[in-house]
Amino acid sequence: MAARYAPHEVEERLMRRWLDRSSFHASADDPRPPYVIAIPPPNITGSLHMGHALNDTIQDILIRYHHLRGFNTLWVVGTDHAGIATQNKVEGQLAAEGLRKEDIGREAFEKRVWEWRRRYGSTIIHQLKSLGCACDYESERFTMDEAYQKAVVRVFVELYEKGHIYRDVYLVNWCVRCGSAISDLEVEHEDRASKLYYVRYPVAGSAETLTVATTRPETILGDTAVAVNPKDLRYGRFVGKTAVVPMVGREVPIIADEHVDIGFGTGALKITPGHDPDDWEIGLRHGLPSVSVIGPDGLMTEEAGDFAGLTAAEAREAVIERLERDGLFVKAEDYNHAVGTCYRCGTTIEPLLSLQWFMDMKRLAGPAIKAVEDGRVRFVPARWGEVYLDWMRGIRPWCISRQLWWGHRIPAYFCESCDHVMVAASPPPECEKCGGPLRQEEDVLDTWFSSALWPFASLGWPEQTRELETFYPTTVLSTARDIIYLWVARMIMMGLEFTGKAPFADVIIHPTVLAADGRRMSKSLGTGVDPLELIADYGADATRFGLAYMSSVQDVRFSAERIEMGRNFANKIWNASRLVLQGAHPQAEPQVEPATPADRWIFSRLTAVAEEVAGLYEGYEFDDVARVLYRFVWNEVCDWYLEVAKSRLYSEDEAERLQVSGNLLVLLEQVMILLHPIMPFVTEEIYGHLPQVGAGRRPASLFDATYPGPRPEWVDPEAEAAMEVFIAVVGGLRSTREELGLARDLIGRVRLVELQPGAASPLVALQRPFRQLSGCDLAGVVPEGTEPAGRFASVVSAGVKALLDLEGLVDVGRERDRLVGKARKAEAEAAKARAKLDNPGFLAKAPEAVVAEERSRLAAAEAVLDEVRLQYRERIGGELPSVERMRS
RNA sequence: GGGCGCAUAGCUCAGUGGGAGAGCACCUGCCUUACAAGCAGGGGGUCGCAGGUUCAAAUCCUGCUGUGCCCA
Repeated sequence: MAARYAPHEVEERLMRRWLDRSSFHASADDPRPPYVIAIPPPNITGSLHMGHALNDTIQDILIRYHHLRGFNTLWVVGTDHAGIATQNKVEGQLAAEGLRKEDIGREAFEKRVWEWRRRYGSTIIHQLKSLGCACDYESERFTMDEAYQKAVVRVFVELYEKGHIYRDVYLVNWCVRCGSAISDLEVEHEDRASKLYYVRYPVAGSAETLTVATTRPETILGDTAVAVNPKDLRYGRFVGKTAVVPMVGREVPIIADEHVDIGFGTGALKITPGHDPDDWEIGLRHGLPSVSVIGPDGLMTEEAGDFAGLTAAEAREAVIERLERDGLFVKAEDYNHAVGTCYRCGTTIEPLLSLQWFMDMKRLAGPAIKAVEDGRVRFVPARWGEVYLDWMRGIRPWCISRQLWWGHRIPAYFCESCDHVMVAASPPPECEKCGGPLRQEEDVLDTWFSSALWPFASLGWPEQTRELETFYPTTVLSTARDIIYLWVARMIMMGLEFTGKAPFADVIIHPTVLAADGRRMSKSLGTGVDPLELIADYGADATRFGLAYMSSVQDVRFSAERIEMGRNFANKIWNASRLVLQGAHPQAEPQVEPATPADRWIFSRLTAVAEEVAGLYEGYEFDDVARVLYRFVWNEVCDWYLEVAKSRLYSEDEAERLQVSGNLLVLLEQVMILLHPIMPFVTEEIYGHLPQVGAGRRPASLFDATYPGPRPEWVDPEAEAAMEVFIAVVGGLRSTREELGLARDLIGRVRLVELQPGAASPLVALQRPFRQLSGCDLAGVVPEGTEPAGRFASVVSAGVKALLDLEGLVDVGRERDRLVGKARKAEAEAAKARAKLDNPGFLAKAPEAVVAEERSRLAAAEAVLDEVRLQYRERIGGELPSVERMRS
């Protein structure tokens, strides 16, 4: 074994072995209780980014932990077909060949997409392997699989028949570049610097004008009303009259509507139901007509008269120019406002009237709201449940049709002769009304429509498969917060509607890993960090450990130091195992045979830690899992147990070597199990070196090991207390030696004073390690009151005082500094405690235990002070300077 | 405009009513046969500001400032 852990060769080899052995494949016939996670299916055009890395680390930790706990674990893996994104990729390929998709036709285009999918579509799934993810790769699913398509069609037809899906003309978010409608959730709003234009509208039959303010003067051409607030006294007299729309001369009503913000602009609003969502609502309330002056191609329509054929941006310039000429333009002010953009391509969204398929979410939302309210579905952290509920309670219809060629084609058929619409799972031969020929709807469904079925469709629904029976509903969903509406909410609705069960019990919303600037990682700003590079630089275990350590409930800035910490930890684990594996007696039996307080202590701590960590998993507190294990392994196992064990491990006495070796082999195995969910590779590799594994007395893979259960016989509070004394005394002696500047190779002499009978016995039992770790010989134990005379430095711990003989070793100046420093600390401590104890309110109201603690604190500090004063008098001469004098 | 978070050591973060912690960075000394990706010792914080509740506040409440995100 090399002195440094080298992750890369190990990771590749072990992942290959796990896959070769089908370690991660779950059987529906396994009788153990199921534990199931459906991965949020990544987009086939994507590659692993930091959000995935964190989310997949969390899921893998849960899967591996529960596998160790004896569950039949299944991690369903796969991808979604990402309609727009994938279509964009292939259109890009075509463009490179000088072609448009229309040139090759729909069928050929679909073929090209499938070809693309075969070549690139599983990139991200392969990347999961480099992170160590224990997914069931043998059952990889894709939202365009044949079986999955059937599920989608089935759902569509059923929802249509129930009246939840309908077709209507509505104002939708139109992306001109994608040439498709998108849903409200796919629109991102960004603040942009713009102008607010003030324009005069003549009032018909009078010399007066009304001035309105607008950010989009080009839509004036589509105005069908002017609105004011009914409470606005300035304009009351105009309501009921008509205004003349500039340029087009259309006479439109002046209406009163509560929605109008009196403080915005002039308080008078132009109403363009065909191009603004708020105006659309107002238009519905007042029965206004809608005029579309911008078309799906982003160009002005015939309705725009002189401006037809211009782009919207060109039209804006031209309109302003024209208004100025007509004397109707008042002014333009700087103004910032939010502009909707397409979340896939960033193009400004054009609200357009369009005939689309919609899903009415209200009725589906009811049960999904209830499921969260009554706790059948639990969000972690809980506040995300409120976010979910807020959105669900105000849910709006979902535009589910997309004008794309890649996706689930809507199973609706239009009669060419009578316009009858039929929706059916398989194409009907002819119109059921008139027998005329049918034409299938060209549009496809929003990708998220199919993703919403993932937890059950990925298990074979609507077929009642063994998998569905065994593994549904799933256990946990882990995801990012920006997916709550797009996906989590819709999955809960669909799951309840089609299976009668919520698709999962717990929803973990993990934190966002932010860039160093405290904002979201951004490709365009170049602030992203590539997890694959981290894995290359530090190893997968280090990356996972770092991410787990960062994954608290709050967002966290990425810091490479965390990953480095993971790398150092992996190396520490590696080297601790080298000590054990190289130092263990070849004939040692892996069994716990406590011979010293240290042995009893470490196994007592091991059970406590195993239990504590199990509790932390219950609450999904992965950062604390990482923290607790790190501290246990590094600061207890390595710093103390292994150091103490060395004296026996390197002993001449074979029985001692056998005894401690047996303990070490068990301890190492158990520690590997505890660490495995977070750091699967290094632990699996070390596990493979254990003699008990080599001998075939354990499962061949650590993945199949058993998490440590309760071991009451190992629980030993006395041994824990004893080691605390050992650690405190050895630590105190080390500090003292440094403070006094004692040479490293100088062996000190320590006498122990027992303040309680028997308190020194652990130190005596561990006198060889005591000597090695403190650099001091134990030179006897005496009862309290029989302290020897002489120059000593004292270290006090529970029940024991250690006296380090200073005779002839130390100069007076150093000793004085040390005593003064010690006194200062003790004095501050005593003062703090005294202040509390002098407070009558504290004595009267604080719990007894707290008061008692404070009293003993004061007593301990005063004891130290007394001793320091005495030593000062004896060795330095005179009285210890008072605290005030010490400060100077 | 509405809502949700966050503010603790130089940096990144734990800590949610009883004496301020970790990793990194820093200082001192060590290549001590598991590990220099390490070992031993050490310094460093009026816990954003101002009020309030309490015997006791980093922790609970109110306001303010700064900052990030979501919704409209």
